[in-house]
Amino acid sequence: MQDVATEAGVSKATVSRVLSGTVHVEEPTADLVWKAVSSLGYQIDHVAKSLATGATHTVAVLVSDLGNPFYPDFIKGVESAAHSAGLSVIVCGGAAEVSDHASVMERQLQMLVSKRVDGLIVYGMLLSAAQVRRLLGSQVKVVVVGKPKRTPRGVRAVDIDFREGMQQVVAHLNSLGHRHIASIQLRGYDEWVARSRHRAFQEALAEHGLPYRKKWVGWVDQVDDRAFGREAMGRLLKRGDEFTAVVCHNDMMAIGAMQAAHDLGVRVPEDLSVVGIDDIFASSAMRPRLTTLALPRLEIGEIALNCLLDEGRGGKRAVVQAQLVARESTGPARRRR
Amino acid sequence: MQDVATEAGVSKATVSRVLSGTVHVEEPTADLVWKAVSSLGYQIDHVAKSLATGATHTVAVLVSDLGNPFYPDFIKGVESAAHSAGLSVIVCGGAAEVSDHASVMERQLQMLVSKRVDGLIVYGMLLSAAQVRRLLGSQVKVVVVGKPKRTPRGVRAVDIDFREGMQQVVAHLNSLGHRHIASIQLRGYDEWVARSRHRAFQEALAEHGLPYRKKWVGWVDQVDDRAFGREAMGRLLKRGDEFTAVVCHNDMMAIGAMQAAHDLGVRVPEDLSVVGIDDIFASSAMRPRLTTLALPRLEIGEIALNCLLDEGRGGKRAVVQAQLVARESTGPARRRR
DNA sequence: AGACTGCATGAAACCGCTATCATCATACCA
DNA sequence: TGGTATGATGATAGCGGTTTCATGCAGTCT
Repeated sequence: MQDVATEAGVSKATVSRVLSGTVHVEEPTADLVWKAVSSLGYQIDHVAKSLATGATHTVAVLVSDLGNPFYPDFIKGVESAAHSAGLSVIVCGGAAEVSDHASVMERQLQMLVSKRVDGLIVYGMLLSAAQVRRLLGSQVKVVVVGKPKRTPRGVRAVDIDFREGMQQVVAHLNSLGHRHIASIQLRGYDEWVARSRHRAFQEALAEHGLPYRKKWVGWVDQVDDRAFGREAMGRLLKRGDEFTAVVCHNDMMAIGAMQAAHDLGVRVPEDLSVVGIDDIFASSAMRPRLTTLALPRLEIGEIALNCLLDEGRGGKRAVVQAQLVARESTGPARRRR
Repeated sequence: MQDVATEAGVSKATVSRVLSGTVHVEEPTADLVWKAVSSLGYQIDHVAKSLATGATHTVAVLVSDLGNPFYPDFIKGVESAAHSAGLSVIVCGGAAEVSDHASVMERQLQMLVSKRVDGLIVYGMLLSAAQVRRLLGSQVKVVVVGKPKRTPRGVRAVDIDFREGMQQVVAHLNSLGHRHIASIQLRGYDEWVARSRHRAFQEALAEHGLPYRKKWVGWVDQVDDRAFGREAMGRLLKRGDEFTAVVCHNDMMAIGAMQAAHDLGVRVPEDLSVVGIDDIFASSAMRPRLTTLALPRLEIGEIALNCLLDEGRGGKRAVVQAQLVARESTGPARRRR
């Protein structure tokens, strides 16, 4: 920068002012600077700039597993919004398959804080309350996506309206004659995400006057790998209870469930209707095409980033709607066995 | 850091030495420092550290489109290797759908260089030769993945052995009686990636004494969206040429191709065998399950990152093998129409 | 015992930029 | 015309680390 200043015959400070555009600089002077910049091929050093200003123009996004196609789409949304705002995105794919993911998460978090990221977007509640508090103390802005209830003060949030969405799902199933609806639910790990879907499902059943039975829920411990959905569905099916439809925590689980059905000679949708959540791309590619509660994945990412950009002390909150996409995996109910 | 130094009764320099572990510090002194660090909850500031040392412990990975499930898996591999090495990963999803992606790419590159990333992993040749040269001049290490032939001096590369892989594909098809094999190829955009697959296909055909006909190739301009594959296949099918199998640039295209076949009442695999490349997760979830040339996606990412880590002036090169996975989308050849 | 070597530590310069404050010229006012 | 407000620019002190160089102490050799 000193070189540029010398070349242009001005001071380093003026060069800085021209480049950052924070303070007005006289036209002819600025021109001189720009010429010097381009003739020397100068590029500003963002590391130094960050040290001086405290802003890194970098945000991090934390997700549980890049292997679930939902997240890449979400990240894509974050990224495109970030790039238009001139930010870079650090991706942390979590450590879903690692045994002590808590400590891995903690290490990553420390790294991000000490790298001074401007903001953090977390899908689900991968962080403990204490971690969130620490972050807020270190002036890292935090956006949580998909968290059901109240977030700690100062945290921004993007909610997904599963209540409304599940209404659509259950209404759809109900109109097809399904009265006994099973589900595949997540437990442990990322409980907040799990519960919001689970509760919305229960409420939707209740509002339609349909029964919720504990023996009709198949539990999975891991949500981003369809093998778990397959197992859970297999157990449910073998127990032989008389449900005619199943709604799954997400599409990965639903795909696993359809595999299990196939394995056991249960036809979809003739014998069993299956619905998922997310509308990942595979859902419309498979046969039968999966009926699912579609989430605007890219949009959620964009909204999350814009939440981060919003000035103010945080506490902002946006809500996005889900939309049922009825395809071939759901059909008229029929008594099984 | 000054606080820690005061608390421990030593100088800032000593604290730095203890924390970075570069120089030996006497046991008792070091203990004092560690105690002070933990009692004050001190965390080092990586921005300042980077300014001083020149290393950011951050790498960037450039891909054309996060919407193609191949890339997230690849990135996941990069990431897991990066995290074990204590690095962060900045993801740039490219701008496949943007009209002037060249200028977008250029801007992103400038940003990355001026953020002083330690290294850059590029899938395919998204960069121009000039850009690569500039990067090498700015001491950013570069790894290119999937590039066929010679890379500029100093660039590290991970190659995928498509020649061997395509041999497997064509041998498989040949053994099923297919003699007339069409293909869906990519043109423009990322030409190097396109050509390596295209050429390997041609060579494999030649070695089996099978004909390569220009009218049997369906061209696509965009490779990460199955709609393109669907269109290309549609054109090929409507032209009614007598091929009995088609090998596609990647699985996304193959999935599109299968849709086109379905639309036109062409049965897979009875009337037409379809094979893809990549083995993305959807390929094994759909019906019929897609026969494909599987790439070790995570492994490729890990290898790419380790290439970056290798000391030396670059020019390293690793080769990974592809493996045919025969599933249901290929079957015995049968004369069509 | 005195000179020399080696090693742990402290002091200060420096990485490249921003931001504060001082300076100076110009414009405006009475 | 002198005094003051205004606005552009220059000089310089940080931002929070690392690293060079200087210092002083302990140990070794003759």
